[in-house]
Order: sequence, then structure tokens, then C-alpha cells
Amino acid sequence: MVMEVTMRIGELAARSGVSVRALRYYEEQGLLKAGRSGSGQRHYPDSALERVHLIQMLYAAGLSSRTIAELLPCVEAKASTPQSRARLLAERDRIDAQISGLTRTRDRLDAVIAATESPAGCCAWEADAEGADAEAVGGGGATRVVRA
Amino acid sequence: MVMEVTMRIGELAARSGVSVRALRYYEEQGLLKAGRSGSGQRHYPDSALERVHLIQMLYAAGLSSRTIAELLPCVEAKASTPQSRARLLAERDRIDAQISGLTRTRDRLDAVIAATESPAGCCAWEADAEGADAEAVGGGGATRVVRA
DNA sequence: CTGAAACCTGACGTTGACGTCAGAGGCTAG
DNA sequence: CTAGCCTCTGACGTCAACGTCAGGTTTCAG
Repeated sequence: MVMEVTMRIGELAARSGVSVRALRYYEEQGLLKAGRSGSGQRHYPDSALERVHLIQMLYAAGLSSRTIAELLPCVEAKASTPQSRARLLAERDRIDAQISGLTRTRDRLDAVIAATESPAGCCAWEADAEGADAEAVGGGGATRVVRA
Repeated sequence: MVMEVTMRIGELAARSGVSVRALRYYEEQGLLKAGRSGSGQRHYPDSALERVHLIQMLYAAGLSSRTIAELLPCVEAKASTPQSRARLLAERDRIDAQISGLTRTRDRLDAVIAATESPAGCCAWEADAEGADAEAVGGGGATRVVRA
């Protein structure tokens, strides 16, 4: 039976997809606490995995480590002072505004794409061939890999 | 009658809300071109205002200056090579994924807020937002939205 | 027991989008 | 003409979230 109660930093890194360095950094910033074995090695419970994912979510939402450190206790426990609740609301509204802005940006790009997709006239080729064929490797199906 | 055909950098900064330094930086990165007076001072047409706003939108969407420089010609003119169109689509999808992630993060914060809003023991009014926090343990976490 | 792999603590390097300062010149009201 | 503000070109500073390297210790398979 798998009694994996704790794991070391390498395994947490592998399972969470973030680097070992990043995990140490999170601890340094007070975002992630780790138990230590006698020799000083970090040990994490399985719940740390979820916590790391939460941290990543908040980072992706544009929060700074300081802000995350202030909000994490509210998210994990239900401990909430009036200030922390105000903070939560403020960040939620900020994210909301961010979503609105991104939606507008996306719609604008969609409009551009739609315009270029159905050229009502002819294809406007720019005569500016400066470095044009430099990276024309893939030709058609250049599938861009985006960072998740 | 207002014959304000051009403006100097200070006015563009004031009207667009970005700093003078940022405008010079945009030019340096090839995002914004400026006419020069005989003595070397930058002059911008009114259309520059809109362009700066567009640049800001794309920056806010997480694009780098290099990416913006590559996409701006497609957005302003309709000139689009197959590569640039692929680029546009890729960035659109990236923004879409970003919106999805932010939405999940916001919903999570909403759940937390709802939980802290109703203090334990007090049942003055029932917050029936239970459907929200059901997806707590998500394992994989990052779900890609591919709606191409 | 032993050697490779994983881990530890510093500490410096990187990158992007600017901020900031210095020194020199331009433009305009009075 | 002069004062005062605006603008110019470098060039260095900043900040966050790590990357990377160095030098040493721990763990574990064989």
C-alpha cells in the first residue's frame, strides 16, 4: 500500500510542474511551509500539491507574492478580518476588470482575424521583404506552443 | 477651430496616460513611429493616441514588445501573411486560455468570499452559492480551451 | 561501502518595461 | 533677451520571479 504521506522537494516539483527553485522561493516568500527532516531536507504533505496549484493560479492572475502571502491564510482557513475580506473583494474585482479587458482585446483580435480571413479584395502583400524568409521554416502549420 | 494636427510627446503622454519614457521606449521597440521636427523633437498625429491605447491593450494581455511589434502591422493594416495570421490565432487562443484561467481563479475567490461572508453559527440569511466550490480538487488543474 | 543522484545554503545573473538622473539644447511668454 | 518649461540622447537603476552556478551534505541502490 502506498503510504506516501510526505514527499521531498524534487517530487513536489515534478508533480506540480514548477521548478525546485520556485518552491524554495515560495517558502522564502512565506507562501509555502515545509517540514524539515533531521538533516534539513524539506518534506511536504500531499496537500502541498494543491497549495502550489493555488499559488500558481494567483500568480497567473497577476498577484504579487506579497499579496498572495496576505490572502492565502484567508483562502485556506476561514480566518478573515475585515481588512482581509476587503482585500479579497478588491482582488476579485481587479481580476474581474482584467477579464473584461482581456475579453475586449480578444474580441478586437477576433475582428482583425475575421477581416484577414475573408479578404474582400485582393491579398495585400507587403513589398517589405526584410528578413521575410528568415524563419519561414514550417511554412503552413506552425503550431505555437503556449506556456500554461 | 482646433487645428491640432500634431502634438509633442508630453501631450501624447498626458492624453494617453502613459509616461514620456514609455512612449520613447515604444518607439525604440518599433511599436510607435514619430515624425521629427527640424530640431529633432517628436511629433505625433492624433491617430497615435489610438495606437498607444492598442499597444497598452496588448501589453495588458501579456504580449511582449517583440510580439506586439510583429502583430501591429496586421492589426492596423489588413496585411497578413500566413505566418502572421497563425500568430494572431495563437495569441488569440492564448488570451482565451488566460481568460478561462482568470475566470476559474475569480470563481474560487468568490467561493472563499462567500464562505467568509457568512460567519459560522449565524444564520441570518442563507447564501445558496454551494454549487460553486464543488470542483475543489482538480488534479491536473490547467485545462486548455481550444476553440479554434 | 560507495558512487551517483538528490538536496542544502548562499549568492550572483537574467529579463522586460520602464524610472530616474545628467547634461545639453529648443520654444515661448513677458 | 531671458526665464522657465519642454524635449533630446545616453546611461544606469529597479523590481519580481525565478535561473544558474558553486561548494558541501544526505540518501539510496547495488
